[in-house]
Amino acid sequence: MAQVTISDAEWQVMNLLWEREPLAAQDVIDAVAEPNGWSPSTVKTMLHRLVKKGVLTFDKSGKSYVYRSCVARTDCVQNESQSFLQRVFEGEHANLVAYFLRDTQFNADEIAELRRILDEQEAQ
Amino acid sequence: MAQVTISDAEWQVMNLLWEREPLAAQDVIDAVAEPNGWSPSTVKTMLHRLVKKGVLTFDKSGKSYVYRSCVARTDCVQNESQSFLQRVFEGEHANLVAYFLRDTQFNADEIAELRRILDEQEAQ
DNA sequence: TGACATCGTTTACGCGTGTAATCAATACTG
DNA sequence: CAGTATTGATTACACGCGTAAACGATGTCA
Repeated sequence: MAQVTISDAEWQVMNLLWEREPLAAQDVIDAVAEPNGWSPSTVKTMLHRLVKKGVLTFDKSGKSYVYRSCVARTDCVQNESQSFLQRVFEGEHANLVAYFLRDTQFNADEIAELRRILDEQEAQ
Repeated sequence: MAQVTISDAEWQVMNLLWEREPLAAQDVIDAVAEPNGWSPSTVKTMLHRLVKKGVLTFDKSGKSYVYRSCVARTDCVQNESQSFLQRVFEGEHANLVAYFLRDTQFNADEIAELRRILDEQEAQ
């Protein structure tokens, strides 16, 4: 609940962990360093900061650590989304959704799913 | 096209200007200082930085300046949205839209409008 | 057990940002 | 014309972040 701020680069790391945790530092490095052009040190720094922020914990496993998230992804998504909504769309949900709906070509399944959600909405 | 970065606080100022430009510094101050708890100096600093970034221009009008945006709001919305989409939803449009659809209660008009957009999508 | 490798910790540094005071130029007023 | 007020420019400072090297502790292999 600590309303921490996860930076741009840190989201990369967190997204990975939320999907595949727990992971050793080396696994994280292997997964994110290359594609982002980060040195291993850089990744270590991020892990460290994320622990300090209280977003990650670790268990000692032999010589190395195994990291695990300790905040829910949904909470962070919530924060970030709220902030984005306010900043860019001035709190106008409908505008935001309209924007993204127009922004991409969805496939039939996706459209069906989105319709379904709208139906639910309406049912309220 | 300069792909500038507009900070959180700066968006406040830009949103105002995009809606009501051109505006004198004082007008901007009057509009955003109070609600954000910013001192006039703070707002001036932001205007200055925005000019430096090439997002704003100004015309001299007597003793004071009149500011005007010189990048399209849509471009900035585009950048910011893209970055948010990647960071938080890892590029998954459908997930993003689904999230925001579930996040709020839309009214009947909004739902109708969103349905309409979906229909258009499908028509492609 | 000693040397080497491994892995986490500390330190570093420049830049952007939030926040704002102070300085300087210019215009208005008496 | 001089003093005052207004308004923009300059300077300031701490903190977060991207980026990474250096350091230290610990475990492993010979």
